[in-house]
Amino acid sequence: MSKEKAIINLIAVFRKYGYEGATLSRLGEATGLGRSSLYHYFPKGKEEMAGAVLEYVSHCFETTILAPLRTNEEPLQRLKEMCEKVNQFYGQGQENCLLNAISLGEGNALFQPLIQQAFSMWIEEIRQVLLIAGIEEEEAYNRAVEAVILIEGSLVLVRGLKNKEPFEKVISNLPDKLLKSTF
Amino acid sequence: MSKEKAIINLIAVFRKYGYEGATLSRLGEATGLGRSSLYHYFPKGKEEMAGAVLEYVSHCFETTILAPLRTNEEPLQRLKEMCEKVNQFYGQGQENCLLNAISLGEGNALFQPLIQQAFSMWIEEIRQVLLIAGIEEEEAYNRAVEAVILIEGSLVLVRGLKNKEPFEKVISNLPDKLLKSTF
DNA sequence: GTCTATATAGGGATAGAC
DNA sequence: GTCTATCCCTATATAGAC
Repeated sequence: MSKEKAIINLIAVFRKYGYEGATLSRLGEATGLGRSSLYHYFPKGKEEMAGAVLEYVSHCFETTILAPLRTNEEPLQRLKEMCEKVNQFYGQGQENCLLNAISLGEGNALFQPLIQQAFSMWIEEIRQVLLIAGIEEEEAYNRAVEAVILIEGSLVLVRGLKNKEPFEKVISNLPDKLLKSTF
Repeated sequence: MSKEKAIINLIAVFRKYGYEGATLSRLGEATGLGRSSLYHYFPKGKEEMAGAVLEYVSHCFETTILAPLRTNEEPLQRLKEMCEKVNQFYGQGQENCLLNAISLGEGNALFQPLIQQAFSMWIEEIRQVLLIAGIEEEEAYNRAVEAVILIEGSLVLVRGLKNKEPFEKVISNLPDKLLKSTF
């Protein structure tokens, strides 16, 4: 098994259990690897695994969710494309956000800079599209922040309510909502 | 120390670390109690502690955040009151949401019904106020859900960005936003 | 790369003295 | 109610054989 495949399998564990709940047993089970193999790929152990997972997810995010925001399409089209990718990325709302999960407890102290960067980039890329759409500076920033808030919040609620509806609604309304006229 | 005081001290640990990260060491440290004392109050151990914490927080929620929604004030006034209490409850955005933290990993399987009930009640109470304000059935529900989404999402973002602003903005805009005319 | 074995620490939990 | 002592298990991590 390649390191990349291992990382992909690790993601699900950190997403579901957070940093402290992601035990080596669970990580081994998810990858099908024994401890020795895990330590072969990640000599510094669990912390390195979490770091690799965060880095990998940030990269995925960049190339699948943020990339559509930088095309030459119309702003509305770009946002729709992003939402479709977000929908896939979070399994139609059924998968937790890794950044939320890993920013609890110890994980926060260890990875806050990476988490902050990921959120900041996401906000910034949305903001750029809104500026292109002719939305005024401050309003564009506020709306970009709200977009991320809505996605994160709806994922929390989906988990709490055991009901995908909040996420589905957020995703389907988001593009129009972000671009609607101020008046 | 009374059991209630113990519970209050336990809350912070589950909030910050989630269920799996809340070790007996941390729980003991936060309360100033040794293991024996913790087991004296909570014979079934950690699971009972988490359950007691959830129950206590739900009760607090009920009496401090939801109660203002059932007064005889104007709807706008009730929502403003709720937001003020929410602001206190989450330490101006600096404290995680217990429901979010505890619904990760094992905690989800153990406490999902309690978590679901807490979110449902919150949504329902906001919905009732919006109905009184003359907002139409479906729209009232959607807005109530969005209110909770915005609060939860902004708390996630505050933690990720190390910046209270998203929460502060959500709280200050929420009452007007919930009541604004559909046209 | 993966296995077995092992080291050390900390986890949750219990018993009995006071 | 709190303390000390102790139980067993799991956690993370390492070493060396293959």
